[in-house]
Amino acid sequence: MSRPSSQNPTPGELEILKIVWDEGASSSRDVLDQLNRDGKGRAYTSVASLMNVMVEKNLLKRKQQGRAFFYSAAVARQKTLSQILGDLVGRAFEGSASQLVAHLLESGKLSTEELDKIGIAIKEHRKQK
Amino acid sequence: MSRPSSQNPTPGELEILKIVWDEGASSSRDVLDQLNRDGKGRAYTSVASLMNVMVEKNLLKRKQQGRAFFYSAAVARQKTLSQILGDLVGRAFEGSASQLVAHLLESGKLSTEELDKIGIAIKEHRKQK
DNA sequence: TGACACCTACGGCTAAACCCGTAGACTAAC
DNA sequence: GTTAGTCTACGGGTTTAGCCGTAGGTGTCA
Repeated sequence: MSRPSSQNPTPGELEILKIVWDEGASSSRDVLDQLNRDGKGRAYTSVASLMNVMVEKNLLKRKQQGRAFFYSAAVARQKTLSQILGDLVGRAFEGSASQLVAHLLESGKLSTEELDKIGIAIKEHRKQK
Repeated sequence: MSRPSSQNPTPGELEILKIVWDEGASSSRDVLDQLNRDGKGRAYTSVASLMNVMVEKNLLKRKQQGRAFFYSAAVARQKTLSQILGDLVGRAFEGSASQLVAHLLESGKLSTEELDKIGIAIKEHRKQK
């Protein structure tokens, strides 16, 4: 038997999604430039072919615009991220989000600023309930 | 060029790690039984060979005990989980743990009980500082 | 009209992640 | 002793992820 395909975007796909979420509709050239600005040295065709795979997977939509295709996200940022998160919670933390947060706290890698922000986020969320 | 190997345990590897973390030193038979108890229907040799790969990757250690090998974890649970978490924070949340928590809250999938637990965990953590 | 740049389509390549089966050795039980 | 069971070692098979190159079309500019 073979490996089943993952529901979630792969790391490489997520990188591209983040760019089109931030920048809106982009050509593969745009995405390549953005990636290379971040220090990765990919070839044009690598990015273009990955993006076409993503169209087939319904992660991106594309429209011809002049000579080139312009790609935009076919999945919402919020939904995608919480899907990834949910997957991790299920796989690694027995489905318990509080366990995940506890690990985050105990990892000792959080700045006090980050801790404050987390506290505020929770307080805000409580209010809305 | 090829895909670089991931630093973190794969989903399949994590499943096995969780078992040996919980159960301590186990034979591949033990692990198989545990997996199948959870509803997966793997073959003995699938598990055994995956576990041997994990020894090569230094995720597990093994000792002969009678006729069979007994495997135990070569990596700490806490460390591994926060590594996985850190990877996700970096890849998906711009390195901001508070952003991750915010997404968790907004996903709307948390029970009030979970929310309470998170609040308590944070309060506890604050005290220790 | 060339020279050049850019785009897409297509296919190839490596390695990882899984999944297993078979062979051979050994043990325990009848 | 023979049979049945269990274990390891080894290798094979499939799919996915990720990386590219080449071919061929088209536009631009001197």
